[in-house]
Amino acid sequence: MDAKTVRDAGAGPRRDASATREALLTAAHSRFIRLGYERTTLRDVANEAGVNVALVKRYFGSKEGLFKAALTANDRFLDADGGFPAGADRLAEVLARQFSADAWPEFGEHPVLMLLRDPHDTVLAGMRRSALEAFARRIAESAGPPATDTSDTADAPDTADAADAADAAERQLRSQLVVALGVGMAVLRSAVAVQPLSDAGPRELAPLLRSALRALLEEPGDGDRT
Amino acid sequence: MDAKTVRDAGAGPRRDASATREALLTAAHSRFIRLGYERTTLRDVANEAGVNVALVKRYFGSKEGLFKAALTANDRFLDADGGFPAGADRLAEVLARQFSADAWPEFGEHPVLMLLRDPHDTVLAGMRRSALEAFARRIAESAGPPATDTSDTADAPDTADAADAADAAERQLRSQLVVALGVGMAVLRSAVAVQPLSDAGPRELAPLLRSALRALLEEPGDGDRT
Amino acid sequence: MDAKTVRDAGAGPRRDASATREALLTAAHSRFIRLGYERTTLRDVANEAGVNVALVKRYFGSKEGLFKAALTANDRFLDADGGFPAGADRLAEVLARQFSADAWPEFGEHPVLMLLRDPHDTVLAGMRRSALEAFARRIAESAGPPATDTSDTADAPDTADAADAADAAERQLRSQLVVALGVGMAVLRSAVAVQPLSDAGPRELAPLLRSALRALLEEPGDGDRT
Amino acid sequence: MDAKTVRDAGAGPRRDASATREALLTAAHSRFIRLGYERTTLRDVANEAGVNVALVKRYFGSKEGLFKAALTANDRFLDADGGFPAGADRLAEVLARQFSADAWPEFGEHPVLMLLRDPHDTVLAGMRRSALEAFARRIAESAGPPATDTSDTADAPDTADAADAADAAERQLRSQLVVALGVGMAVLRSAVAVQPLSDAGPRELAPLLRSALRALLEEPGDGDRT
DNA sequence: AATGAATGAGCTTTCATTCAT
DNA sequence: GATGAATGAAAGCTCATTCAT
Repeated sequence: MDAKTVRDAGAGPRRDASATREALLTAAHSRFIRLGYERTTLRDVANEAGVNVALVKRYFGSKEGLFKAALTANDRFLDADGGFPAGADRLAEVLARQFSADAWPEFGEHPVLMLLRDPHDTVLAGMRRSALEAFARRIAESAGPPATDTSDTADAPDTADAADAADAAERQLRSQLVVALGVGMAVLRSAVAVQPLSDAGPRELAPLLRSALRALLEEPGDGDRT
Repeated sequence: MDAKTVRDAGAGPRRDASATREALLTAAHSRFIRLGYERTTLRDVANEAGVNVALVKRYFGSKEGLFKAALTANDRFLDADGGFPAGADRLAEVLARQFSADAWPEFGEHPVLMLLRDPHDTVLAGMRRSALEAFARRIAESAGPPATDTSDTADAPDTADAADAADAAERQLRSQLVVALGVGMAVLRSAVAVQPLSDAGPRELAPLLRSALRALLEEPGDGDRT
Repeated sequence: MDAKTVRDAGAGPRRDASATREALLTAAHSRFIRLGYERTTLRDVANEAGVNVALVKRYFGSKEGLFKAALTANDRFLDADGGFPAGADRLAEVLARQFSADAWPEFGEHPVLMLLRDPHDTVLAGMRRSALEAFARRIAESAGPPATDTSDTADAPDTADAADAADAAERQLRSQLVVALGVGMAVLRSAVAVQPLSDAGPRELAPLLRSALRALLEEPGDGDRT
Repeated sequence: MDAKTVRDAGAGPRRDASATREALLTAAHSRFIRLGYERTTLRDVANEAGVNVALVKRYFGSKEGLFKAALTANDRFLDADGGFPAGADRLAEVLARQFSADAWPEFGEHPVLMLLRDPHDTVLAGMRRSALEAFARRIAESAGPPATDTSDTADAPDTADAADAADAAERQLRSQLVVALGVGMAVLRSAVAVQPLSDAGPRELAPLLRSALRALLEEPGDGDRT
């Protein structure tokens, strides 16, 4: 009902295709993030958007089409953040802000949750995976190369390629762990308010994330200290 | 049908209430973890258990009752791990093992995922939250007190209580971030195989997790290096 | 899209009411014959005609109105055949041609099928019945009076009227059986290609139809030979 | 509502699986014959059977499954007629009876109409075609070989095969025309009561059908008398 | 203790139709 | 005269649940 306000707000024409489309998309996005695919019903989405259910077909073809559109729109949010800054520390601050209590009030939750919702459709699963991998890749890039244990890599010239590949894989793994940390935070906040994490703001989170990201992205993988 | 075999195995009575109950619970647990709440149908659970659907009502009252029972059973798995070892390093190894590629073959996924599965019920939300918070608390305990920057806390004797409280909260926060990391890993592996994370084994994960856990649990939250 | 071409062909006005009407009617006719009432959607008809769906209402009021119009147009095809020739033999040839494999390529099927398409409406039922009865009547007329067993009818002068009526009824019945044969052929060819009937051409059909029509239209109803 | 009477009639148990199945099948059969596939709704079928819609799924899987079951049941009616008698004359009588006014009161229409209802499913189309072809084949068999123009076939010994094949094809064609006549009669009576055909009884129909069937099945295809 | 029969509510999807430009 | 936006009703199907044996 609040969303109905959205569409009727302003003096815009009552029959505005793109406004309607947008209203549906927004409502769907929010519900998909919060409720997941199954629990999101088209009727509710349409109601929230203040329009008729049949328009979902008109504009998105089907529920799955709607989901894909919402997923694409979601990527924009993840990307639109202006790119991640270089260095673990500044990255940590960005993440601390993004994942802290009051971020993303328009969705109710961090958009990364959109990427965790029900596949069972191969295409969707692919979209999701690549979005997450891309997310990780951008983190890896902005982090710069981790300080690798140089003594290890200097074995032989002709194994340089293999070493490089292993190196790249490790960097990917590291950045994916960072993503995992973010996803986990989002989930824990969403999976009903684990305290004090849920209410933590950037101030509390930033120092901890800074440590963690330095460790994950910059520290050489330590040898067996056991 | 193999599940039916399970129940019929041995010379036990055909009508064994607790065996039936258990069969249902096991089947439900596995499906809830893998498919989530909505995609799990009672008929499939009953089939896998080799019994009639109506027995779900008899033993668990409803689908939600079955879910709650499965959730409780799940806690046993999380607890049964024999308690976490002390120290970030050993903890890291345990986590690396628990969250690596071939762990938990009997469920298909890490049981922590069970805590993220849907039903929008207030009671459940509470169960979920406390399970996760308890999980974090146990990590906090096994980690021991982080090395706090003592110069900071030594402001005044009468603020000792407040300082202690803040300290406890920070420790909770730290351990919850560790949980977040674990949950995120589980989700990323489950939410369609992000590579290379999905296939990573304890060997690759352990060193990275060790760094991260040290940072999260033992390092003092650093000051603003910016 | 090719249908659109049809409508846009020539230098005629873009907004030509009767052209639009005709385009809709043609598209509808073809689809109704081939797909029946239910499977024909107005959107498809409009698309094939290259115009907007709403125009169906403008010109025909409703789907049923469109169907009625198509039914009327259809009668023209049935009539336009220039009247049936006199005599069972020539009639048989006409029918053989009309109902053989490649006739009516523009519709895909014999227009008589149009008379069997659904809508459960009383008015339509009437239209349909009278069209079919008229069709039969024309056959009856062109066939001429069957050779009735004269000795039978000559019982008494005052029963002449009754006899005539009975006679007329029998002639109707006979011609309706001829129509039934035609309808049946159309249906069997349309109701998924019964072979060899579906592929039979006038050459194979004509002799058989000739025999049948002679029997139905000209032979005296034989007495009980049992 | 009358059908509800059917299921509740007698002292049989209220929960009788096969009775329910049968009730659904009967209701469906009747509606499919009269209304066709599209106009038959599962809700109406279930209502007429006095049971819940979901049972259609339980017993027949889907609407199409229900249709196929009805089609199969229908074949039994077509076959159960005890086989067609030999000879055009007796066959004519059987057909006259089967296709006359009051036959098949339990369905409202001749079961052959079941074979004309909406395909668009390849499997169904096949079932239908083979049922119709089988129907025709049985007529052909019971009719015996038509009197073929012997002078025509005696051309050469080695063309005997080809001649036989042509002969068989012609016999099929002839019997299919008989089926066409029957189908046409059913359709004309169903397509809203063409008079006097609709009200005709076996008495009026038999003599005419006898002539027609003799002509179609026994007479040699005459040469060109034009 | 266990089963199969039966129900009702809800979902997505499809269409004919109507409204406003 | 013509269009695209929007609606409402109904269909097939699925599922948790309840009833009667």
